[in-house]
This record gives sequence, C-alpha cells and structure tokens, in this order.
Amino acid sequence: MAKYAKIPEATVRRLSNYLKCLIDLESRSEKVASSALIANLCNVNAPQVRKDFAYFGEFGIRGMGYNVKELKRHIKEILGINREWRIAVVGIGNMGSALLVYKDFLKQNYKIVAAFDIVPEKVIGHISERVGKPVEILHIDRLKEVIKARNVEIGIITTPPGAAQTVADLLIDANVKGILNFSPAPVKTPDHVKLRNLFFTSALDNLVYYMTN
Amino acid sequence: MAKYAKIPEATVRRLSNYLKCLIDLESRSEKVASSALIANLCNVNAPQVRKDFAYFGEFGIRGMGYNVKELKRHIKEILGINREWRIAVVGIGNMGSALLVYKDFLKQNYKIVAAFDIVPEKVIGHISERVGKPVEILHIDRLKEVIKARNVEIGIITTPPGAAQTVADLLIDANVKGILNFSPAPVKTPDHVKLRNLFFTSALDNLVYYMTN
DNA sequence: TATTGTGAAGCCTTTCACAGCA
DNA sequence: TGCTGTGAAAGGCTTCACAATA
Repeated sequence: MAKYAKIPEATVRRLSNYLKCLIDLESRSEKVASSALIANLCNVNAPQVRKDFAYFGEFGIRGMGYNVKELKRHIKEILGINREWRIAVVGIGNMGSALLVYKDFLKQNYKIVAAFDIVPEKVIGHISERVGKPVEILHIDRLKEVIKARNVEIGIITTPPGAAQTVADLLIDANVKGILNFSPAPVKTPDHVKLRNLFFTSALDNLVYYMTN
Repeated sequence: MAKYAKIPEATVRRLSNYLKCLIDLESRSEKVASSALIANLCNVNAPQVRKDFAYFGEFGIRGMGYNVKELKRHIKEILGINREWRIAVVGIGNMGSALLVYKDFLKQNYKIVAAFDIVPEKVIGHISERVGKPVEILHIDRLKEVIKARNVEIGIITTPPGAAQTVADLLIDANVKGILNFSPAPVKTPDHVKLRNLFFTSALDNLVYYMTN
C-alpha cells in the first residue's frame, strides 16, 4: 500500500475516466493511443494526461504514444482494482435491484455477494420476475453475520434517505472498509471507513448550473 | 444568466452537497445553522463553507449562523434549480426504469416527462408490474418529435454503452441543452450541449483507491 | 460572546515550452 | 519527425487569522 508517491486527488478522479476511454479504445482494437487522443476522448488536455500518467511511471513510447493494454493494467493497479472486491447492497428498491444486475460492475471485478432489505419477502418477487435471482435477498438482521461470512469489504446504501445513517452504522459495525452511499442523505463514517456519496441530483444540479451560467 | 461573479468549479460541486444538508436540517426543523455545523455535516471545513457562500452575497448573521430556509433558496437560485426542468430518459432497462420512479428527482423539481426505448413493448411489462406506469415508454423513433412537443431540455442516457453515442447524437439533434450520461462509455457533445458523465464504477474506483492507499 | 466575512499566505493543480528520445 | 516527460511559471483553491458585527 501507499506504493506510489502522493497523487493529486484530481488525478485520481481522472484515472477512472481514462480507464473508461481505454476500455473503449480496446473494444475498437486500438493498440496505441497518444496523449492527445486520450485527452480528446476524456475532455481534458494533452499535457494534463501526460502529467497524470507520469505520476506513476514512464511507460509511454516517445513518438508513438501509450500502449492501450499496458496503460489499462497500470491504471487498474494504481487504483487498486486489479483484484476482486466483494460488495453488499442494502435496500433493494428500484435502484438497489438495478445495481444487483448492473453489468458494468461484473466487468470490472466488482462482485455483489450479498443483498439486504428490511422486508426481503416483499422484494424477492419483483426481482426474480425481471432478472432472475442474482443473489438471495436477506433480512437486514443478518447483515453483520453474512458480511463477515462472505468477506464483504464494501457496502452500498440504496435505502430511502431516512434509513441511510442507520444502515451506515450497521455496515460500520460489521467492519466494512468502505461505503458508497446512493441515498440522497449525507452520511457520516469514522476515519477508518472511507465514504463516497453519489447523489444523482447533484449531477443534474451541476449540469443545470453550467447550462444556466 | 451569468448573474454571479465567476465561481470556482469546486464551489459549484459543493453547493449541491450543502443543499442536501440543508434539506436534512430543514426536515429536522433546524432554523439556523453555523458554518461549523454545515462543515461537519458535509465533511469540509468551516472557512471553506463561509467562503463558498460569500461568493454569492452576505446573508449569514454574525454571532448566529445562516438561516436554513433562506440559504437553501439562495443555493437553488444560484444553481438554476429554482424552476422545473423537463427531462427525457432514453434506454429503459433496469437503471432507466429505476430513474423513472426515483423520488428525489420529483422533490427537487426535476420532472421526467418522456421515456424512450428501442423496444418499448418489451419494457412496458416489467415497469407497470412494479411501479405503475409513470410515463409512457415510446419508441426511440419518436424521440425528436416528442422532445420538442414536451419542451424537454435535458436528456438522460441509460442505454448499454454501445448505444450511448448514437443516443447522444439523437438528443443533440432534438435540441436538448444538456445530457447526463449514466452509461459506462464516454460520450462527446458539441460545446453548446453541456455534458456530465456519471459512471457508477468511477465512484467505486475512487473509494477503493482511498481504501487501498 | 459567538460567528460571519475576507485579505493575504500557502498550497495544490494546470499549463506551457521544450529537452529528450523512439 | 512526432510524441513523451518534466521543470518552471502561472493560475486557482484552500486555509488562516482576525477585523467586523449581531
């Protein structure tokens, strides 16, 4: 851990975008990409791209560009996603059940190995009708036990906002190391449990700001 | 438009977080909040909060804090979300149908007034079973016509990645002013159509980076 | 007294220009 | 020749300390 020198937060944020572009390039059988091409695809500029990559080594080829496959591997390594991460989803409403079958997670080594709800009987129906039963929905009472048994490290919260903090506390108590909160309520975690809030309306708010101003 | 002086991008990003906190405070009947309280709820620090608010006026009360309701109104105004925004969702799979009934959109004046798919007959079934029929699912051939008729300004893309750019081009041609892309493929728009990509896996990538490092 | 609003300092990030290399 | 890697400069953002004031 802490294998690389201090990398700017902004760079870390861009790395997963670069990764998306590289996956796209790979799917189009492109072997090599210049910083200018990547910059164009990711809506940044070329020196930025080069500087970002330079933080974790020199592996471009002067006069040519970057090897797509190799670069992809490097980025995955630096982000720490070059291995499987086991995830639990809590709150199996519309959003939660959509995540349970979200294909992009699987592609990227994110594996949902547990799902919880406060009324599991209620939700099993509509999920199995639509998408089969990707993972059994369990009562939230079993959260701690199952999270330990299945080596879950990340919890995703997709409950209504009122329940978000309660669920976060359950996840923290069950020793997850990170929480991704999709519910539109801010949640608090202690320092040793990393947190990311993903508010859909924030993305819209941001879009609207730049549409208006 | 451009009513306020240049506001840092980072500040704009934080504004919708502050808004979420204020909504939360309001629901707990808090009338006044200090910068320290807001900072704590939003995981930033107090001078940051004050500076952010100071960009668009002076409306704190020294010795007291900020009036929650008034502050909320101000932030909504600056973000441009003090009016209804009409949205179309394209691609009614699991994620798309979850968005169609996403309650937080409604609460915040975001109104989904159109939904499109390439096989509308196929998806109507599973949606109506689960959540009623919030809005009729139409064939994507009617996108341009319906978007104009219903005054849609924002398009949300929830198709598989392979279709994302094609759909973006349709939306651009139909004269939307902004696009929110949920599909895990980068999309390009001309300068006059604002774009925001919302990659779920990026949030996880980011979380994992800070869990690992 | 408590808390805001803010200039100035410090820090971090981006951009630039070009040396270095395939 | 073309594109990377990078030091230095510029720019932007955050933090700090404190004056202002309800």
